[in-house]
Amino acid sequence: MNAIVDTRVPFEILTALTPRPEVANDGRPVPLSFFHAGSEIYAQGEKVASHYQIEFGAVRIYRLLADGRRQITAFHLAGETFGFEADLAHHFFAEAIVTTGLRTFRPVAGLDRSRELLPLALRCMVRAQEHLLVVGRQTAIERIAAFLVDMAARQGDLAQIELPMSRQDIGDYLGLTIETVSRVLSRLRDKGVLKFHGLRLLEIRKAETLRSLCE
Amino acid sequence: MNAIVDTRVPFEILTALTPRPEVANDGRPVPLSFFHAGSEIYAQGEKVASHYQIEFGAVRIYRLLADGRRQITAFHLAGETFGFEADLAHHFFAEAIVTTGLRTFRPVAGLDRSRELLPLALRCMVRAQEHLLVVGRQTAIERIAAFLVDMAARQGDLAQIELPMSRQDIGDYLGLTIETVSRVLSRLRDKGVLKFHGLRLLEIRKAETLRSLCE
DNA sequence: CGCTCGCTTGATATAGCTCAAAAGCTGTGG
DNA sequence: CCACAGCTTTTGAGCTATATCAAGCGAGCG
Repeated sequence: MNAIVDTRVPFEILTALTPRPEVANDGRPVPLSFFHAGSEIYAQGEKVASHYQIEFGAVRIYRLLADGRRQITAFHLAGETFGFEADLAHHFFAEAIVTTGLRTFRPVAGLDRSRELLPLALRCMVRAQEHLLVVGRQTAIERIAAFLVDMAARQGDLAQIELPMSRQDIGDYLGLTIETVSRVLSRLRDKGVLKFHGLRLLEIRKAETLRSLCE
Repeated sequence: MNAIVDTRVPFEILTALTPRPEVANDGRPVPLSFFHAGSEIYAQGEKVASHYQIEFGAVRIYRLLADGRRQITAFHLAGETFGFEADLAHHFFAEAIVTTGLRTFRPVAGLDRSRELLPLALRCMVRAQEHLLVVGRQTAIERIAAFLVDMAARQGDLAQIELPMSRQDIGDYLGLTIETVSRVLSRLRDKGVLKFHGLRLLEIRKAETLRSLCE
């Protein structure tokens, strides 16, 4: 884990973005650390020390095959918790997608967090298993639609949504190539379902059409 | 949930197959129920009442799309625990694959099982996320190899393994059609990697080859 | 202004799907 | 014990969605 204070983000902005509690249940202060876009939070095989809550930014969780094929198993956005995925050692990599601030919850000897963690773990498990249906049984356009509907829901179901991740990330999340992702997005734009305001900001103009594509 | 005492299996056999404890931690007896092949254990949307431990038999957990496409998210074998996947309502269906006996653990008011369930939930979550890599990024032959290696490992890494599920089930687990599953298995047989002793019993003759296919 | 890097678009290839038919199993009844 | 029906599985032939390969394009940066 290599936290870095991101010098590109002014300190006033970082501190302004800190609405969540700064102490854990046991009264200890929870350290906040910053990560550059692309920097590693933890690696596969690392011994688990902590779990993390995202203060701002976005994180990708992924696995690799020997030849470099990558599967992103989850994206996590501001307010979400991740990193409790293992018994002793992580099975996945976690990286910041954009400049990200994390609160790190270290395990405290003698304090059992099972009760708070179980619902998070269950949510996460259900999410992964639902995603399995998307990747295993849906077409390219259905996968993209499901992804956009999910991202919109997690951003309060506003018409404008932000996609902090690259096309490659989206492809690796949905089990598609970058070209297919791009073609499907263009097709949805041409049909008037989406409108792009730059690459990472998009407007959903026909939410109903999109939703109907997920079945 | 519609448990049925399977009249095809003599009672002496059923009772002989009961090595696991018959009382829960809180001292209550844990009821054992039997399910026919194909019968439903719980359905999507049902309110969660219990979790289950498999005494003998096998179970499939799955989701459906509106048009009938199915994704099996997990198979569970004898000795394994399942059914704790939800907050209030199940997100999936569970069915017996073959005649199956289950111990049902009902929640006991005032007794918090988080501590025992958390590791199970985490294992299950990691399993689902690892399966995502298989389905999202591996070829048909790699998926089948990964599946067989996993089944072998769960059956004590013996050369002989049993596949209680149909080809259709395997396809729906791996995101493949039944024809592709069949063709790949035939190809592995022709290469001398596998040998079939009937449809559901197979011998792994070149475990190393199989393992190398998973990368 | 011109490079770079991520994205888009186009042309072609192919893994796996679909449709079709044959071949095994399993159970039933004569 | 055999024959037949209703399955599941295997095999074959052709098709298609998506991958791959190959240019262009455009926004951000030095």
